[in-house]
Amino acid sequence: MLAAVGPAMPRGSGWTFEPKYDGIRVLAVASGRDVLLLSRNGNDKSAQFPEIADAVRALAIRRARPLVIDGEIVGLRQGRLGRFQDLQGRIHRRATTHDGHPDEDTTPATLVAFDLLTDDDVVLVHEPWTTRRRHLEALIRTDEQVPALRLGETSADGTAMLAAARRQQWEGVIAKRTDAAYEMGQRSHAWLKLKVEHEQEFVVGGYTDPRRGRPFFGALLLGHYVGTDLVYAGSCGGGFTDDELRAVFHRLRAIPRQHAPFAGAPPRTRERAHWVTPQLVVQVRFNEWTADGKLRQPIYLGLRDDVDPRQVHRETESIQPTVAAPGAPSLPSGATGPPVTRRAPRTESRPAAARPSDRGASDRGASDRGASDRSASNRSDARTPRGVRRPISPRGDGPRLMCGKPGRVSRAVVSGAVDQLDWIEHEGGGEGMLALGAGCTLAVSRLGKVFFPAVPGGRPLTKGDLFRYYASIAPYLLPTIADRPLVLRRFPNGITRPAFYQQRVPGPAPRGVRIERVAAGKGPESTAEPRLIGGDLVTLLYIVQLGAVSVDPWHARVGSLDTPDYTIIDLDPGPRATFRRVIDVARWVKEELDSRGLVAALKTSGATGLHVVLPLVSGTPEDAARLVAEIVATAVAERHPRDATVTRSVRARGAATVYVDYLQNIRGKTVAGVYSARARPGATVSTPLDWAELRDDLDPAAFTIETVPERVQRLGDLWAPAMRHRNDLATLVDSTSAGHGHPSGHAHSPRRSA
DNA sequence: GCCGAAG
DNA sequence: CTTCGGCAACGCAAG
DNA sequence: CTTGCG
Repeated sequence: MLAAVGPAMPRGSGWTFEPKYDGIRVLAVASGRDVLLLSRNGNDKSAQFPEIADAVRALAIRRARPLVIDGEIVGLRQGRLGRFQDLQGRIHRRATTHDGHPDEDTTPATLVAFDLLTDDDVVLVHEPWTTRRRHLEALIRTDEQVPALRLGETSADGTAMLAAARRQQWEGVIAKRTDAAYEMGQRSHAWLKLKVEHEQEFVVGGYTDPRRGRPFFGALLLGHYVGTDLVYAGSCGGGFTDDELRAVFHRLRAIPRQHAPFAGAPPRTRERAHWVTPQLVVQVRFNEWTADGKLRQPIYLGLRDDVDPRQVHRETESIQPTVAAPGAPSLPSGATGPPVTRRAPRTESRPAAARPSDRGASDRGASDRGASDRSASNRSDARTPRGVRRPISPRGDGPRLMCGKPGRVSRAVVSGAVDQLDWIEHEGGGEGMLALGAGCTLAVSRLGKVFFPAVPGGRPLTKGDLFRYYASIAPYLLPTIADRPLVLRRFPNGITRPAFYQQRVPGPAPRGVRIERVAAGKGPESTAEPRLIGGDLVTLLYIVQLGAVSVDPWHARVGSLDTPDYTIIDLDPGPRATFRRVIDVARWVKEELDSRGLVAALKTSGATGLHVVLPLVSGTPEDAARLVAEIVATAVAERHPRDATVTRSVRARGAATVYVDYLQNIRGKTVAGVYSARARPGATVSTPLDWAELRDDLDPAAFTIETVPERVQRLGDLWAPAMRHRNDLATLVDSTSAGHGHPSGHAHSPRRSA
């Protein structure tokens, strides 16, 4: 269970507050004489902290029961809880001494226990915090405390605790809902991080070259004045938008300098450094000063053209963005000067320095994660079935209203729906109730709204036009999305207006719309979110009513969510690449597939590219699906480096190359499905093609919601037959490792982590 | 850990 | 929504 | 030397 970033001190009762310990988060698992101290990545730290393992073992033996304790390993300084820096020396060390116990040089450490997941055979995970805490306090009695294991502090007074955090330089405070269950391996809003943050101005003394894929520069080299010396304070590369990188770079390029402006030896950087005359001042938010005077977790906030660089000193009491305590409005940290110049955030116009604490809170909580956040439990759950599902009935516990079999729809219903939509749009004021047979109805509205502005030689297309397209193509589309969770990208006001993604089902859905709880990631059942499941006409038309333009199905179906039944190679041309080049790359992909005995179906993406889809035999693991796409994509890119690339970052790809994207085969990512309309001018459609249609004059823009129904009438459904031949990857993976070898080898390299 | 880019 | 990748920092270990 | 970890 991980804490979300809290925008402010939560109000009302039902919360308890604990210090945010600055150490290593572990789950201590003790059973019999066996003890594991599992870090977030699932690594056992008991070799590094034997005294803690011993203390946990002793406790489990004394109480004669298995235990799972959640806590933080914290370094001790003069008997008081220290900082992460105090632990750094022993995080990785195999054994601290010959007898397996820490010697005098190693900093002592303790496990601060703050939660109890299981107590003997009682599973406490689903109990409220209050109950878990009661068990924990009974387990770790204060009169029996040992140095290596102690009970975490908790208090009902959040304001006082935050004040203490500020005084004692903790990282912050964690607020926990007392009625909330423990959510294994998940970031949860039942736990909120209230951080003590610092910010101040710094002088820019240089910058580093960017690494791959990054525009303009990597990081700013920062300093502050001590007397006449400019003292290096570390660098800062986070917090820039691309626009800000460009703007700052242009300022820096104008003031180059031969030698480092910093006092003493020039700072050593990983990438090459460029020096500038120290006159540019920036505002930076950061977590803390490290022992050697560098910034920890620095974030760029903006330029401070109003500040004289000579006046920039290290502030002993950096003005901190305080969280809003009840009755105490947040302190404007820009009080020392005018606001920093920075682009207006998306939502509202407000200078970053004026209200820094809200940055990254309200709209960024969900993105607060990293590889190191993947908890031990996440890892260990990776092999367990994760698609636990439970049908939800819209009301009561009665059987779900079925509007036909999934993937099927009758001709009569389709033509009836098209006629009704036509009438509602043109005679009924754009709003009305669709009857879809078998007693199923669906309210639709705003059918006259223009969703697609007119393209040359065409007319504007309305929401009603989109509705009618989907109704008429439903007999071919529905089988391809049957039983698949759908990701929505909603354009409530047409494709020229802002859109947003939605995975969880929005609010109460109309009767007949299929919703099931599907685990978002790898977590246990408790993490399952209600999602829309494709297959019937009501659900399809409902997502159109919500403003979805495309239909984006998962690659796996409920019931077998771990095993996708196809894998996709997405050919995506750069801004200056012609479609002709996409066609060439598609041909090379076809050659590559042929040479490996693989069979694939072809469709336009509906946008500017092509999709090559490989059907897979049932039971193909996710990893294998992704790997085969990667192997083929990498092989093509290596054979035709001037035309094709597998570089993910948009900026690092040549503008005239075709991106061979194998990374769409990931949970949570989707690709517009076959027969899906796209949010593109002219309402283009992802259209199945025969490989023989891959001619030089192929024009993907010709396939639109106006033309595709007629094409399908004429040629029939090309997709179902093309998807019938399924590839068995077991044979391919064998031949790859034995024969050709992996093109680059990096497919097996571990992923980067934080 | 932080953030922005991207689908 | 979700994932990816670039950025910080630092001492240590593994390849 | 680079890379991964926390």
